[in-house]
Amino acid sequence: MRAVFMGTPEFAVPVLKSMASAGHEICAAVTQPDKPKGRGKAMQPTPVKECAIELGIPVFQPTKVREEAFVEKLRELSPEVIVVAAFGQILPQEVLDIPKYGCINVHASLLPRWRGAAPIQWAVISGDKESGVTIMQMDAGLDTGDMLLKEAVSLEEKETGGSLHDRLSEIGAKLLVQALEGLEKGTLVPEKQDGTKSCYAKMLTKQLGEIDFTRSAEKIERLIRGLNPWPSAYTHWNGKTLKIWEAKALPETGTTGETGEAGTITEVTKDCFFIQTGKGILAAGQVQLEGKKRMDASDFLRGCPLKKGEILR
RNA sequence: CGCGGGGUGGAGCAGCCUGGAAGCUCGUUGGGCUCAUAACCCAAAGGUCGUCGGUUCAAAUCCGGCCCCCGCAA
Repeated sequence: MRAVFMGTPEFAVPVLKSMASAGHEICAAVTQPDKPKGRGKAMQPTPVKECAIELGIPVFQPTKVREEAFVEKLRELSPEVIVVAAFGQILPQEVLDIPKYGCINVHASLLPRWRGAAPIQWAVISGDKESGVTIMQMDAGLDTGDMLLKEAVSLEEKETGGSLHDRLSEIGAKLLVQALEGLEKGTLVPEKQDGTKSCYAKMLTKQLGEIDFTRSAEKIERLIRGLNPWPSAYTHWNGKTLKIWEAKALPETGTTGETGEAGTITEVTKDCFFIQTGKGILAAGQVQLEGKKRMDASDFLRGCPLKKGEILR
């Protein structure tokens, strides 16, 4: 099928690849403009751009897709379908109307749950038992279109935002190809979303990773897993940022008052340290001090004089 | 030229400012103690101090270039 692909981050790359290898004619890849990134300030292409170039697909990077000049460009390409996967821009009705089959979106949640920008991480942070991918027919709302295909996965005990991202990305790639096939054959049955069951996944910010130790160890652990690898959860020690990449909640252990205020180091062993939370103890796994590499708590403790009774905040 | 931290035996760090025989915690190997041990005791192996060059009687330490890693910001 003649298609235009729209996507930006790593999540969208497998989708683009599987479309290409399924034999669809991808006449253009639309992605966000390059931005200065990293330590230098060097311009950085989006993952989708890099992939598209490898595949020999023309790349477009409009600042705003709704600009008339770009909309016109899309019309000229006359795609039969536009596939959108984590693109990062809202498509106006006039764009949705261009392709014969409309625009279909690969969304990393079981809609209507977790509409919005960061569905994967919020599923982990919230302790959802399952998540998945939904392919939907886009309409003017934010992730409100009719659902065409869906596949659920259950979350692992140690699931992270990163691990779920990778799994859902692959599933999305597979489902999308099925969806395109279904569109052509007309075998898909659109299903309306039950708006009363919806919720929104706010965009992730760095600040979200600031750990509040007065919350329960369980919730903190989920936050840590959900925000791994980005933007990561952190606290502070000795005036420096201390990222916590892995930690395990020990919910059966003490509550505040028994061993000290939230954030207190309750115990330091040879290869682990334990932190008091509002409910339960949190056992440190992988950590990373500002300027250093990430390392296991055991390695961290070998060179760092972290002591029982100190407080992380 | 965005700001900043760092590259020292296998791991994590100290030492650098105030040049002068490489240290700490742990790991590894051998031995000992013990009913036993991931605990304790004794011993050993293992390092071009990122790299190239400069200053000096002497450089991990001072000066300059380069490579690599990381935090912030974007």
